[in-house]
Amino acid sequence: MRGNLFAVAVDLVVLTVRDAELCALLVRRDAPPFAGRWGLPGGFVLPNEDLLETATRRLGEETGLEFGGHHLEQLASYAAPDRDPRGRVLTVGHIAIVPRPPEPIAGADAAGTAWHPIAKLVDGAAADALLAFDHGRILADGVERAQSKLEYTTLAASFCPPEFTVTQLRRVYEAVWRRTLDPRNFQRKVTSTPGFLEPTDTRVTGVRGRPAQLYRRGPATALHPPMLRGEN
Amino acid sequence: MRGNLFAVAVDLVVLTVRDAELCALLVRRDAPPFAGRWGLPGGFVLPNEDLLETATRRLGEETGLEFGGHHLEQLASYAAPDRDPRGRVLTVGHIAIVPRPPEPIAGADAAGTAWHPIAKLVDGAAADALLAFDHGRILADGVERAQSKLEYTTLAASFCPPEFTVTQLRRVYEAVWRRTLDPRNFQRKVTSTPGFLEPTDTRVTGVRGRPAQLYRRGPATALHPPMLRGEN
DNA sequence: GCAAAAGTGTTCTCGGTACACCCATGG
DNA sequence: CCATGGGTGTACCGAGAACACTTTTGC
Repeated sequence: MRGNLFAVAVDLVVLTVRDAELCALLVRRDAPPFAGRWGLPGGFVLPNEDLLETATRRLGEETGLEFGGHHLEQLASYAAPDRDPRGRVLTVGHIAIVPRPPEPIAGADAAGTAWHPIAKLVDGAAADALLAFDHGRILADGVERAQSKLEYTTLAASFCPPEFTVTQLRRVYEAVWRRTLDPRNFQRKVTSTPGFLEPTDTRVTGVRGRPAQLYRRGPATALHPPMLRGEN
Repeated sequence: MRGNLFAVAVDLVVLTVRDAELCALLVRRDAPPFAGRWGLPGGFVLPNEDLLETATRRLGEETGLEFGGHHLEQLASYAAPDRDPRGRVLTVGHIAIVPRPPEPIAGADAAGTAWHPIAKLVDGAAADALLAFDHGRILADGVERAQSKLEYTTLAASFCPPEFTVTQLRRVYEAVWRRTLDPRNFQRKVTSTPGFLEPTDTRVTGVRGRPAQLYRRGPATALHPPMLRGEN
């Protein structure tokens, strides 16, 4: 059974929406291999950890947001023999969704940590030149997963603070799908799905226009029927 | 970087449809741990293999169907610290779909290899008592993946031989979803989806009733709009 | 009052469901 | 001719798309 052993790591595609753009958290590498390039946050799995425990721990360490409650799920594993020049390393990609965090990432243990709009990382051919290892592919897979999960789950609420308006929720869909949605049909769709949104007794104040109802996320996780992206 | 190393294995959820039932390929273990129980086929990743290569190789060795062309995709990774009493083993689950194979599994390298209806493995509490390691969970995840992929892809055709009738295809959906479908609406749905089915110039002969058109699978992989399972 | 944003009502259309009905073969 | 399964036509209904219109605030 012995003979071919692997180091096992966890990599995180941490997504948020800032200024109507889907962004991923990247860390600048200051040691070889790929020194100077950007990479996904991650780390090795410790002897008594399960994969999700490693991912949870690293997410707290990288974002400074210690408390749990963020959406975190496994994405896929990557183990090409030559993906790491130091030796045989298998990495288990994960996807994490966080509400828009405070600008300087407080408490993060890595200095060179920053949010990057994914548009420039996934569309352009610049991705592979900019990112270390196969992180460009992992990132692309994570974005695709997030896009498709918005269709048939209530995952979008994970991008929002505890209380939010329908418009904030719509901005999440628009940023992740990179398209616009009809505000009126969107409103009906999400408010008429049982368990998606629970109204609070407060409304947004201080903005121009009619004040919007504030909602909390409800208990539902699935969306029946799904909200399809369409062909754009 | 060294210090916590893993053995890395691949496990296969090999699915087929036999006698209107979804079945999985299981191997009887004759060595500890879990000697005497059934387990998923699988094996360790060799030094220069990527995960899909290991899975492809093991699928050929277990089913005796050497030629490729079967649907094979990664499912998820499992790495609980105590999942294997021999030490730290991470396994990458895969799902494989094969047409109904000849009854005795010719060329398979394991003698105790047999098809088991998944109904008894997933529904009953017998699953964890019958299966080795965490293979009950991997199997359940694989079945769930297959069920949901029938909704929005043309994966069902992978369960069929190269040429098949609409009824054969419907039997696949009915076996995997464990429900019945209206034959007439199903017919229209699949024949009107561009690229799903390509008619051949032959028809089925020798059966009672009107002879059915034979189809080959077309180039389409996605199903727009999806065919939803409904709530049953 | 006017601009802006929230939220409702209405119409059209498309796809799913249910089911009546016709077609083509074996016995 | 009749049973059996293949395949088409059609009516109904629910949901999405498009958009007119009302509501409620800031300025």
